[in-house]
Amino acid sequence: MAAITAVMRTASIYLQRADAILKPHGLTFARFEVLALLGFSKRGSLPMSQASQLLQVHATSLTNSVDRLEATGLVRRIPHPTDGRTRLLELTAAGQQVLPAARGDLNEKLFAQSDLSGTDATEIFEILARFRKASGDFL
Amino acid sequence: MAAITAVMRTASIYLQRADAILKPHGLTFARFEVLALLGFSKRGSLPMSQASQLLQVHATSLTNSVDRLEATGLVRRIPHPTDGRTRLLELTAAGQQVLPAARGDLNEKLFAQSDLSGTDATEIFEILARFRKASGDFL
DNA sequence: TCCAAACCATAGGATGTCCAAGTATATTGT
DNA sequence: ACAATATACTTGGACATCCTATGGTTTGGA
Repeated sequence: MAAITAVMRTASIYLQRADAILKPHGLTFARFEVLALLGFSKRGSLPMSQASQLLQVHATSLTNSVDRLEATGLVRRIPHPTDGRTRLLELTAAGQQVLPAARGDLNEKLFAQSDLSGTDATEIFEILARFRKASGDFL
Repeated sequence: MAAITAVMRTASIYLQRADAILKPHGLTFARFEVLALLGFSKRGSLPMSQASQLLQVHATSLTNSVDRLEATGLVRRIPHPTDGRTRLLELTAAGQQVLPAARGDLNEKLFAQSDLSGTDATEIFEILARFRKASGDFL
């Protein structure tokens, strides 16, 4: 139980730090994750449904994030060529510019001040990866 | 970075499970934490400010939780005997009844299905405790 | 003494997350 | 081909969290 509480508090601390670091870039962590995901995808575009699965959030949460990203001009919704239900997400030029800057800042500041030794980070990751797998994360 | 993501996802999974378990009791995890804290305190009452520090949430978040707990009759706000600024939180009879049931259910179901071995849980707790201490958690 | 600074709690606004419903489009089975 | 089912996304509502600002209350220094 103490372990569970510790995980929750730690997540909350990291989220606050990440949001603070990303604020100057006009981003929150949730929105950064969307941008980063689009940056990874080779074709540069992803259906909403696929993005929400990869990010492990509900479609409604993604709709919310994308609304804001679209309002600030970092992402664009385009129709799917063959499936009328699906919208594809795509980085705009502005999005392609903001992403590397935000990512660099986050890597440098959050990772650097993470107060976790390399072995601790590895340990944490491995234990939690086992847990997440057992819980059906990663699909 | 992967470790940080893992912590966040894990926290999210646990939070969802906890909320689901507590829902039949008319509680969320945030509100349960308030109840549990009041249950721990020997005198049975705590100032809002102290409770928010112990729970590591902003005073405004606690105000929100307490509003809902008060609306459902589980907690009561009473004036501080000597300091006019302070409100004391106190469990109602209903609150004293709900708390052990909710706690038992949570311990049984969340802890049992935690998919974490005892040694893993200990490991996680220790590593994250170091991190939290370095980050100024625990005050 | 008395006013300024500190402190407590709350209100209002922004964000993110979930669930339940609703709308539109595809797919499937008869 | 058509109706039933499934899928994709959005909308509306409930919660939680943060930040900034505000109204009371206390305290401490001039």
